[in-house]
Amino acid sequence: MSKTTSPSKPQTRIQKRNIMIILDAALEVFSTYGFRGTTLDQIARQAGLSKPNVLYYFDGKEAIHLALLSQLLETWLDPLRAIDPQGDPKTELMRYIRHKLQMSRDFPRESRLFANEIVQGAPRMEAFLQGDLRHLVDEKASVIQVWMEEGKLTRLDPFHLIFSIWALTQHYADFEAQIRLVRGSNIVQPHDGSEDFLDQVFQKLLTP
Amino acid sequence: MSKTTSPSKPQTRIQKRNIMIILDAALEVFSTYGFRGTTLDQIARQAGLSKPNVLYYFDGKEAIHLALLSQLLETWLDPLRAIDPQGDPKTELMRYIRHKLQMSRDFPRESRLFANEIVQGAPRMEAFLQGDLRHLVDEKASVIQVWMEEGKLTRLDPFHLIFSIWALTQHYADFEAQIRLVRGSNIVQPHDGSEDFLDQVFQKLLTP
DNA sequence: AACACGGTTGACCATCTAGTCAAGATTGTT
DNA sequence: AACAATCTTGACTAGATGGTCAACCGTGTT
Repeated sequence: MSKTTSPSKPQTRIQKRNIMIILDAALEVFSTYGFRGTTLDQIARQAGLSKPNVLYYFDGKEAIHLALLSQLLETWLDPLRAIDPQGDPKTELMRYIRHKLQMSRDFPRESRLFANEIVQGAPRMEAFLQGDLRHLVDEKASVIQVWMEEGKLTRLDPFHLIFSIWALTQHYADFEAQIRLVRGSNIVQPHDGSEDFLDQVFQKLLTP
Repeated sequence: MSKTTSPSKPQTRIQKRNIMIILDAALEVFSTYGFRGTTLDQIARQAGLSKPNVLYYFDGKEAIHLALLSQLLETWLDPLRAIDPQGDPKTELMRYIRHKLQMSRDFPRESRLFANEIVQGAPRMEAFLQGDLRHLVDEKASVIQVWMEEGKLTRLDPFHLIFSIWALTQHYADFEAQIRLVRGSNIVQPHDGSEDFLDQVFQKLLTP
């Protein structure tokens, strides 16, 4: 019987606290070492709990990872969903870009958890990617297509445009180590100047 | 004593063949499962050799990984190095972009091996990133800076420009699974249209 | 205080994994 | 053919890892 997915019983204070602690610790470790590279001992140590105690709250390593992913996938869709077909095209897209960049800055661990999964072939996210995400992308690509045909945006492949936004924003979180080491760690923060840069790039790119 | 790094002894035909087979198998597995997610048994199976036989040619898992990385890092620098300060700015950069995209298409496993390392904090590539790569990036960023000051390119932060090229080109290899699943696997190849798209993007972006 | 339930853990187990080794098979050289 | 060097492998070991369990501790309720 699953421990965390039964919605019947209410959670005690201790349960709420420890589940949060475990998920936070697991996010830290999974996002750094990937699923197979992470051990339960690492998670337990990071959480400041014993290993059996961690397993008291979750059915296993897989279950912790799954809990993190499903939690994440929810929030991942929101910015894209928020693109308003009635709004001003450039404003909507620039807002989306800024929103994604902000998530990359504020939740780099979540971004890397995602990246780890996808680089390794997304074995645990197939359903999400070809389900919810695919439908949403199709829908918003259509909206962008219409905007372009109305002459309000540069004509580009809307799918590649969306992918390019993902690539450019997530790069700052996922490849942070590279940026930090190439720039010299103590001088510049990886994100420094990224917002201005992306503003400039997409302003220029999207204006017909 | 290391087995593969002694440059004194010449390699036999069998050595050459098996070392190649092992490195190819290891690239396949490491790029899919990451360093810790890969087992020697997996590599051996993929190579069609027994595990002790694999260890006859390499000192261990770490040594195989290291051999792959150093082999890769060499070729990774070449396209960037090829940017000619004497050439036409836009031509040089567009050539670089096309070159990087082509590598992403022709060597996706190498790209993902790299990506896996960097997402996980680049623990085995620090020296390379803050050494050779950093110097080269600094050098080419200066070249780009000069081009911009001469009015031959749009004024942008040259470092962010280089990062954006990496992000956009490598995305097609590293996040191939995402693209494939979001687009519907059998309809479109992940790379379809990427060259035209990036051509359009950077033509527009770089033209002052 | 006493009870029940939730929470915690040391000790343990089965399995996996990197790496070893000695013995045997293959190949190249004379 | 005979010998040496190279190559190959089944069987093994030590340690890591996911997960279990029975016993113990803490907290809130009556």
